[in-house]
Amino acid sequence: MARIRRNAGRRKIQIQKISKENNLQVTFSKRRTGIFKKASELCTLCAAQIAIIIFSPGKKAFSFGHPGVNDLINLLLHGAPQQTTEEALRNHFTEALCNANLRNLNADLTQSSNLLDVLMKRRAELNKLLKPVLEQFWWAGPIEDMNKPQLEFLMSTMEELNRNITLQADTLRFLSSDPSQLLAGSSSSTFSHQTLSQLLFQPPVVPANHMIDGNIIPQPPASHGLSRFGGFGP
Amino acid sequence: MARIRRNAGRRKIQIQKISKENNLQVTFSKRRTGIFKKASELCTLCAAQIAIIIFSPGKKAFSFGHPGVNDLINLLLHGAPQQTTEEALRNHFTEALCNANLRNLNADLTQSSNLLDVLMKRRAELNKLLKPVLEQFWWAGPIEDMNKPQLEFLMSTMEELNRNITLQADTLRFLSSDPSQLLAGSSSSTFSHQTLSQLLFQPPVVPANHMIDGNIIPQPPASHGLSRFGGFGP
DNA sequence: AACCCTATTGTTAGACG
DNA sequence: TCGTCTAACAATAGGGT
Repeated sequence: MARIRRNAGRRKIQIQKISKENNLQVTFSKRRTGIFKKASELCTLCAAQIAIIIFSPGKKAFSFGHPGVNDLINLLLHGAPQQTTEEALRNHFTEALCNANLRNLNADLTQSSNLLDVLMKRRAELNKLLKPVLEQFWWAGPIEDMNKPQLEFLMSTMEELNRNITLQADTLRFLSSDPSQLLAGSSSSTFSHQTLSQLLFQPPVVPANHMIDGNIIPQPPASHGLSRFGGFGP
Repeated sequence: MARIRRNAGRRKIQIQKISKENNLQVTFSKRRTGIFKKASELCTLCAAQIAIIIFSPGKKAFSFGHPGVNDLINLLLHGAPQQTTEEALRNHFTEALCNANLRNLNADLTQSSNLLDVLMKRRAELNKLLKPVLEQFWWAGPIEDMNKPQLEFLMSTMEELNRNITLQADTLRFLSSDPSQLLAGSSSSTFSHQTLSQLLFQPPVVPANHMIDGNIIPQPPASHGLSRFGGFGP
């Protein structure tokens, strides 16, 4: 099975707009992934907070948020960190979550064909997942007290949350004509731009002090990691 | 002068929070620069639009915007590109400007000790620079008709504009007590958070259709490239 | 603190499936 | 459109200046 490979390997390119459309798309995807990975590493290595928004030439948006674009904008506007105990706890979460490998979220999302259907199913699954997790772990104590399986379970749940948020954003972009079915359980019923912004940049699935299965749930951590709002091209 | 060097060279590190504070700062600075360079390359290679905000652990902010964070947020909120002829022209500018080497802006800024003094001087210089440029080139025709020296002159002017904007932002953060001296020539005289946001994310030096040296100036291109809002550490 | 230096690790362009 | 492969290119950790 001697596979003789005579690939030329990587070749130097000039930093100019890539002419071949196909090649451009491949490079865009690869380098976008690379930047997000670098950002994730910088988050972990230096405890930095990073928000990235990338628009493809086809005006499709990709974002990287840690610990959430909204928090960063607030920080920029108000300057002060004003960390409450609650926020410190949330930062603990996001720091731990930053280590998770989030690069496969886009691939997972791409496979979802019926967005609304998937969204509703995931909402139900997520509510079931979140309830015991939040009740058992959220206010139980510092993260350091968790053992490895607990932490891994929490991390996967948070990835699910993030995926769900992204699906909501995706769905909103495609189904703005009938938003009522997307907001079941949410306190908001209008669709101003402000509302859309909140849905894009905050975790709308579990609003602060809102009801899930009849129980009051404390505020979840901010969304983080990779989010995909759309695909490449027009 | 045979210098025998036995450096160990790069060594593998784990993606965990760096414990040594000094090492963390160096790595933060290096990798932040690396991310901004990657973003700049992606802008040029694929005609992408990228906004990045990075907060150091000391809550100091660094941003990369192309063609401007505000435009990106608007695009996210409204979805449609809605390119007017004017905006298309502006995009031509930003695309050309993306090729400029912007990585030295932070270093240049660091050397400015008296921010307010530098700001006022640069304002005066910039107004002199902008007037002939805008009158001669801005509405004269497409960018392609410019020759190389003209384009280079325009690019350096735009870098000056961007530098000036950043200085305004820096100064505002330090001198919020007496904002009047910073807003000479601006139509705004109050300092709500909204105003601060506009100053941070829009080019406030030359407001649209505002007066410069007695002449009405058309809307300038959006800010772009690297902006530095503060240094590392608390 | 900001740059050099260099061995080494990490990223990716092009080809292929 | 995606993942994989590979050689070449690029970023960078640790050290020095």
